[in-house]
This record gives sequence, structure tokens and C-alpha cells, in this order.
Amino acid sequence: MNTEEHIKATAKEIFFFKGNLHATTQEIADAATVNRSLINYYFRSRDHLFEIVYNEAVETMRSQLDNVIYSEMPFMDKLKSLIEVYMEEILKFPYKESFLITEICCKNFLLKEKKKSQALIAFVDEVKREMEKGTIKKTDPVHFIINLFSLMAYPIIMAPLYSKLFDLNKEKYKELLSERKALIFKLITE
Amino acid sequence: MNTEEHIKATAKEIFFFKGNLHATTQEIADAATVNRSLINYYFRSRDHLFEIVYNEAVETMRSQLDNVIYSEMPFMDKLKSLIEVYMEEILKFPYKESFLITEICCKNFLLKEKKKSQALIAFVDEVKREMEKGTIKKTDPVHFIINLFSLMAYPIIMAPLYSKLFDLNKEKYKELLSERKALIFKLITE
Amino acid sequence: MNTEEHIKATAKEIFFFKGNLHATTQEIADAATVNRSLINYYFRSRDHLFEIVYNEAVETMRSQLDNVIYSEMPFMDKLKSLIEVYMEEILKFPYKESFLITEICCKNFLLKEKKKSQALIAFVDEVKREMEKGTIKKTDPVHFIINLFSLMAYPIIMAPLYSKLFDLNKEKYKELLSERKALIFKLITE
Amino acid sequence: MNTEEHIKATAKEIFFFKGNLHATTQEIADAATVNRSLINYYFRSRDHLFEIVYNEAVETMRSQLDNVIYSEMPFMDKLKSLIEVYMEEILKFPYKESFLITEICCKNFLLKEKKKSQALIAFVDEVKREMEKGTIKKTDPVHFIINLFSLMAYPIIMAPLYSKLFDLNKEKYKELLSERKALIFKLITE
DNA sequence: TATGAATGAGGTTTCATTCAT
DNA sequence: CATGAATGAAACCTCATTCAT
Repeated sequence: MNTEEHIKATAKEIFFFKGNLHATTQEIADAATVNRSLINYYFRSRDHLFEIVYNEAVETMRSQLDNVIYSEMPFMDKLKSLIEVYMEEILKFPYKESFLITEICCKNFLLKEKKKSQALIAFVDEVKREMEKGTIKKTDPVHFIINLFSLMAYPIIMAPLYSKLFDLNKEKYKELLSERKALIFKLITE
Repeated sequence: MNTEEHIKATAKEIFFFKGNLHATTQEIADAATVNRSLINYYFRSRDHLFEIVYNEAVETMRSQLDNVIYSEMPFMDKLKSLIEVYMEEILKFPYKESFLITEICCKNFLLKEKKKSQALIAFVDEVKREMEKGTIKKTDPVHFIINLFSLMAYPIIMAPLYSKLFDLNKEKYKELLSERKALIFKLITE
Repeated sequence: MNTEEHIKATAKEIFFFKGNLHATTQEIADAATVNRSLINYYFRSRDHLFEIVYNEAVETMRSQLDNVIYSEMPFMDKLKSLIEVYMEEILKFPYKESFLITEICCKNFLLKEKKKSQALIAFVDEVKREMEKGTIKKTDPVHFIINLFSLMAYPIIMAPLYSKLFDLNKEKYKELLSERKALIFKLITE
Repeated sequence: MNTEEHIKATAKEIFFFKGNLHATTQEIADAATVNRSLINYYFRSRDHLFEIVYNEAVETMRSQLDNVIYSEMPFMDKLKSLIEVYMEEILKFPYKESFLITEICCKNFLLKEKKKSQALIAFVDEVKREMEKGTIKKTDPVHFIINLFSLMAYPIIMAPLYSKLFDLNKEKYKELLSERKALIFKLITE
């Protein structure tokens, strides 16, 4: 891989998988085994690198979800796919979204462009229609979606804490997380 | 209020409500309108201040939850109380627990003492018993509890993002959150 | 003892016996088990305290040496007395004189008043006369005196290092130092 | 000269020649006319810089003395060489050894490794043999060596004080010090 | 006389960034 | 492309000192 891509991959890993959002350029350079100045050479500034890798990571997620949402599957299958895709993606970079909120609020950079997503609007509508059709129980579609994402994301975010609290080692906790796919589907649709 | 307590309160606000986990001593001092050195005078170091306010905040939450868990209410009431108490508390300091995970992993300080909580064990048992009694549907008690906390915490953590995505202003989103208390109870018990 | 004197005694101990010339007011206060502010109360500033205890310590030494120099003893006895008095005094506060030189040079405070001492002039003269009389070998009186003080002071200053280098424990080294009184007298007079 | 070496040389000068053991990084940077941060860039911390230059200075002295001690000269020549070498070296960094004792004792860092020197043991033995041979007067070899070093080092350490006390300007005092080489040899061997 | 609270000056260190090669 | 050298802007911490009681 070329050096630029290699640095980006390393940065993503550190920022969004390891969760070290405040990694210094030195730490990133060390992890990528390149000279620190090279980061400035390619990305001008630490913040710029952050922005780039963040946007890339968001975009990857977004396009995957869009694919599911805009696909022609029956709703129940679409739901299953969505759970599958989202949980796999969030496992890759668990710290990407939620932990960025901190930065987003304080430094109010990024998130500016975070507006109503077309796909989300479409999905809300679809949920509403399915509720009317009776495929799923009739409630508020917004709550339905929030529930869905909460049930998927939170246990992944809290993995380090929950695995201790419930006295489960990494393996067991991973197993528990994979059980959740079916479990969430069931809970949300019944 | 005396100055020491005032600084602690301000720090809690900044760290755990505003979510600025990386606030500088200067920022804290400014917010508390005290001289920056006073923070060192009272707390020796920024890290020490952080530790103190974190522990206090955790302890407050813990004791509130313990009160509910160890109370003699019928299970369904206990569940309602728990939702009420936990959601109110997490609204006070939404960034306290989840966003600390970042720090916890990278710097692996704190969380050491985070071991199996007695109250949690008791609660898992109680859930199991109630499942056997048939009060609630029979599933894995651990998943039951994880579901419960996910449904409560995540929408609060993600407030800044979700209010934008769903195009709700602060007021509306707050309303939505308060609706969730009943909603979560219903979802979890049916 | 009253508090003021107690602080001074403690300070002397720390500065000139323990050799911690850079002891903080807090360290002095702790050692004297008084509140730190009290040092400022009595002595206005750390530097002022230092000056006072330094001057007192110097004055004690000076008056003792003057007593010997201006006494009416025969020269050889005077020399013995001088060795006795000086070595005992320097053992009390080994760091007083020599280690102050550092501060004296850099910060050029103190030492201003350090001018030709009347007693020293008198002693140089006496040495010269005795050399002419033939009591001691004829050399340069200044070198004679410098030799004398070097032989007394340096082994005391270097105690921590020399006791290690020569593999002698504290007791043994103290013994060695006491042997030196006679030894120096002999070396210097023969 | 390269910058790193230049900073070290400047630091040695300030610490061990000027005697300003407590020079700030700013003072060192100013004296070397470099940016203060550069000191951290090269040496990580002030303490680390100190350690490095101290060790270098000690090592220079040690190797010079070893050369003399392990050389094949006749004893009297060796003694002359040793006086020559040691006095010249100590004139370069008069504050190196003795004034460090303060720091060494209080902060008990360094000096740990200061153990019996092989060369010193060899020299003590040689002195003992020469005493038995009758080359020099029979006394305690340890005292002999302590006397030797005291006579050399102390007048250099006390230069600022003694030049005032004996009313000698810098030039005159330097002259006096150079006279001492022969004088010490004579005093010690007769 | 004594003390706890508060302040400000000054030091060290860390870090992102720029420069020159 | 890549790097070592150099810089400057923060940040933190320590300390002597002052203030108010």
C-alpha cells in the first residue's frame, strides 16, 4: 500500500478502533512506522488528517446502509440486513460515531454538514408504511429506529465496561454480541 | 458554597455534562471564575481533580441505583423506578460513563476497581427469578439488562446527533426522551 | 523554645547540616511542624530567613575562631585549638560555607560584606612571625593557612563520596575524621 | 560544532564551571543561543541533560586519572602527573564534584553507582608499597590520598571566597593556585 | 500570633508545525 | 518523497508571597 493510504489506515485504527481520539501525531507516526513530519507533509495538519479519515469512515458506513435501505428486499429481510451490516460496521470502528460527539459538542467542528439524511427520511417512511400495513406493531417510527440503533450500538461501545461488570472475557462477550443480532430483530419486530 | 465544592461542581459540569473531557485547568478555572492555581491548591493536579469528581459522580449514581435495587418494591415497580432514576441521572451527566471508556481503554487508568457489582449480581438474580415466575418473558437476564440500559443511555448520548438527523429542536428532543420512560418499560416487559 | 527560634534552628539544620540549600518553605515548615505562612510572618521572605540563619551561623564560627586567634596561647597550642574548634564547628554545619559559594557566585548576593577579616590578617601576621622565629618551617603564610583549612574542611565536605569510595561506613569515616586532628597538626608543623 | 554538542558544552560550562547548578533551561538555551524547546528536543528533560553532561564530565576526569594511575612511571613522577592532571581538570569544572554532593545527598540520585573505584584501590596499594619501600613517609595511605586531594581541590572550590579574604585579584589568585602544584608535591612527599 | 485561602510569577514539558536539505 | 532540526504556542505544576480572618 502507498504511504498515504497506510497512514490513513493506521489513523483510523487508532482513532476509531482503539478509541484513542487524542492520539498525537507522534503516536500515529510510530504506529505507522513513518516519520512524524510526513503526516504534515501529506495531510497539512493533524486536524485535517482526522477530518479525512473520519469522513472516509462515515462515508463507508453511509453507503453500506444506503445500499440496504434502498434495496428492494421485503421489509423484514431489510431489517435483518440492516442489523447485520450496521453491527459489523460498528464493530470495526466502535468509537467512530458516539465518541465523536464529545468533540462535536465542545469544539463544534464536524457535524455541521450532518443534516437530515435522505436515506433516513426514506427509512422512517418505510417503517411508517410497514406499521400501517401491520408488518410490525404500530408505534412512533422515530422511537422504533432509535430503539433499533441503541440496541445495536450501545453494547458495543460499552464492551470494556460490560465485559467486566458481567464477568465475561473477550471471547464470551463477542459471542454475546453476535447473539444479539437475532435477539434485537425479535425484540423489535414482535 | 465553599470554593472547593464550587470548583468540583464546575468541573463535573464541564467534564460530564458539557462533555469536554479534555478541558484545561484554565477552562475550568474560568468557568468557576477562580484563579487557575487554586485548582492545584485544592486538588494538586488536574488528574487528581478529575479522579475525584469522577468518583463522586459514579458514587452518586451507584447509591441511587442501589437504593432502587435493594428496595422491597414489587419487580414491575422497581423496574419503573430504575428507569426513572437512571434516565434522570444520566441526563445530568450524559458523558460520564460512556465517554470515559475512551480514556479508560487508552490510558487504562480508572476502571481497575470496576468489578462485579454486588447490586448488579443481585439484580441479575432477581430478573432471573421473575422470569421463572413468569412476570416477564423468559430470555437471558444479561441481555435483558443490557437492552434496558442501551435503550435508556444511547439516545441521551447521541442527542446532539439525533436531534439533527431527525430534525428536532432541543425542546422536542427532550420531550421525545421523556416519552421513552414509558416506552422502554413497555418494550422490555411485554 | 519560642517559635521563631525553633524555625531558625530547623532551617539551619536543613540548610547547613542536611545540605538542602534549596529547601522550600514548605519543607522547612513541615520539619518545624509549623504552618508555612508563619515563615513569612516572622521572616518576611524565604531569602531573608536564609540570610538570617546564614549570618548567625557564620557569626558563631567567626567568634569562636576569633577567640582562639586573639587568645594569648603559645602558637602551637593556638594551632591545636584552632584545629579543634574549626573541625568541630564545620562538622555541625558542613554545608554552610563551601556550598554557599555556588549561590554566592551565581546570584552574587551575600559575600559582599565578606572582606578582609581583621582576625585573619592578625593570624597571617602571627604565622609569618612564627616562621621567622623558626617555630614552623618558612613558607608562604597564605599557603600555610590555605593548606590548613583545606585539610580540615574538604574531607568533611566530601564525606558522602569518600566514605563510599574508600568503603567505610559512617562510624569508620567519623573515626577517620577525628584521627585527622592530630594528623593535620603534625603535617602542617613538621 | 553540531547543536547537540554545543548545548552540552554550554550546559557543562554553566553547571560545572560557573557553578549554577540550578540554571533553568531558559538560561542554558540563552547561553547557547538556541530555542529553549530544542533542549527538550535533544535531551527530553532538563534532568536528563544534567545527567548526561555530568556523566560525561565525570568520565573525562576518571579516564585521565586512570591513565596516570595505570601508567608505568616511577611513583614520584606519577604523583607529579596526578597533581598536574587533577588540578587542571578541576580548574575546568570546579563545581562538578564537590557541589554536587548537596544534590546527591538530598535527592539521593546519582552517586548510587559511585562505588569502590578499581583505580583508587590500585593507587592505595601503590602508595602503601611505596611507603614500605621508603619512598615516602610511612603513614595511613587513605589519609595520604585524602590530604592530597584536599590540598588540590579545596582552594579551587573556595576561590571566590579566598580571593576576597586574602585580598587577591583573580590573576593573583590564579598564580597562587599554580604555585600550589609544586608546593603540594613537596608537602606531601617530605 | 497563627492560619487557610488565594494569587501570580516562573519553570518544565509536550506537541503540532515549519524549515531546510 | 522523506527527514532531522528548529520553533512557538499552550498546558501543567510548584512555590513564595499576600490577604483576610
